[in-house]
Amino acid sequence: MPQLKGDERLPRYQRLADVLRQEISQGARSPGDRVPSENELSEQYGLAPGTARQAVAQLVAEGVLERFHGKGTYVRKPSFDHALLRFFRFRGLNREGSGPQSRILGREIAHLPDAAAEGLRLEAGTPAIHMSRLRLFDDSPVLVEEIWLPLALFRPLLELPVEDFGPLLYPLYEDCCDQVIAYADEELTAEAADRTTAELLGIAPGAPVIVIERLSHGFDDTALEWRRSWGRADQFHYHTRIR
Amino acid sequence: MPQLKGDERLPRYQRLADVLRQEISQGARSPGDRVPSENELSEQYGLAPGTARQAVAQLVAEGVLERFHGKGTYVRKPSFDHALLRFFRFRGLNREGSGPQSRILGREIAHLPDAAAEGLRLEAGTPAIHMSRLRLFDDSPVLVEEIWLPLALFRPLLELPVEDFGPLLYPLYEDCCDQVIAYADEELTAEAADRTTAELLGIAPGAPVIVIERLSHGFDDTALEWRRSWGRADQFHYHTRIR
DNA sequence: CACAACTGCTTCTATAGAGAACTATATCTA
DNA sequence: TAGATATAGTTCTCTATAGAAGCAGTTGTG
Repeated sequence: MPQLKGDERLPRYQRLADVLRQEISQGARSPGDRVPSENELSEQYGLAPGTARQAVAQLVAEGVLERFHGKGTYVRKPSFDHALLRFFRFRGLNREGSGPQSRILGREIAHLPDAAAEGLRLEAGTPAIHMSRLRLFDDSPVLVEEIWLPLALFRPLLELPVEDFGPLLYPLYEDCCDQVIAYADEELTAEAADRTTAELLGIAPGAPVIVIERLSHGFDDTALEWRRSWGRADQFHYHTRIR
Repeated sequence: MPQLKGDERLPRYQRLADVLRQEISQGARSPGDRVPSENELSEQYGLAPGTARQAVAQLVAEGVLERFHGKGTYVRKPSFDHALLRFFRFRGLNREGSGPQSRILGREIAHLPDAAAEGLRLEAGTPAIHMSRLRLFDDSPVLVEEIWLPLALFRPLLELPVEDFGPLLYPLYEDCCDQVIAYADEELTAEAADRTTAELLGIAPGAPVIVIERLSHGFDDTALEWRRSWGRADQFHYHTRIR
């Protein structure tokens, strides 16, 4: 019978949650996998079913697991590359255009700028993978992105032809570099568009643009990707509920 | 012994949560009040303690109640008028300036514009209370606000001299009109400042400003206040975590 | 072959009770 | 009076158990 590791002063449901979270972060369980049922967990770790249930409940609340009544509990697929585009409203939801697209404008090894280095917790100036990307919706440009990745973790990405990248990067990270994004912190601001950004987005220089800085993490909280995106403010809307 | 109302097919903990939520929305319990202990609730309604606990847990998750270990459970005070200012960073956190301030620029009865009417679920053009407000931090202007309130609910507000308003409106709503804000939905965008806004905020016309539309609700989901705020983009930052 | 019934699994709801941990107040002691 | 101690009430953790409700695949039936 596996033992609960970790600080013994912590409650048991907490420690079981920690075990599961760590298993996920280390790749022993991947997004989409089924986790053992509550009964199995309680037996394996010698706990009451209610205690195992509480552990699962916590991870569900954190967004790590997902429950399905009568079916089972699964490691949640964080599919939030699509979440960014959710912030933007588009002229029509009709099927006329070509939908979301992505165009890689550049990819090279470069020295980390300060902001990215701070986020990734690396030394400024360290060589890293740098990509520029333009994202479009129905053939009209919506977002300009600057992306920075630690060289040590993402070197295989350099071998791939950029034509094969497809519209989403995170599945690519997973397939080619074994790096799974679990969550991300975003910071929003607005500023006036500089000339090159304005040109790429098809707006007037000085027009307001939304700036989104995103730092993406793995399940074990490692910082994996830093990016800064500029989007047309007139198509941007962001919703929150506060209490 | 009070009976659980509502649909009998619903789980008991759900129905107890509904009862408590309704009591709060109808003013029978106010923010800051203590709710009966889990044991008292379970006895009063003839439930097992665990079931009562689950009902409380749900309301805590919703942000309606707040638990304190060893002390009790309380109706949460939604103190998020301060939350807006949290989005803005200021040049220094030093104690030199005069902190957050508020200046009412105007208050009158006017006809509801379309956007506000839609939010408040009233007919456009209906007479309503309209206020303009400037919010400052350390004597420098940060936010310009247009506020719309249903006349039927907030008429007493017209009697009060605007000098007595103080920096926060929501406590005022509660004191003078018996209207408690439970939660609010916010929608963020950016645009270029028009001349009057720029003047009030002390920035150049055309400079980017953050636009926040907020619709505030009572505990029973009634729309109580609609406001649109313009803030200096260079002092704005907004943080979220996505999964 | 089509459809219903059954079976085994899962999560969900609910009960009952015990002791730990924490808070606040009252009481006792030096 | 000041500080330690006891006490009551609260939430928190955990155990043990039972049946309901939902899902999916298997089996039986017409």
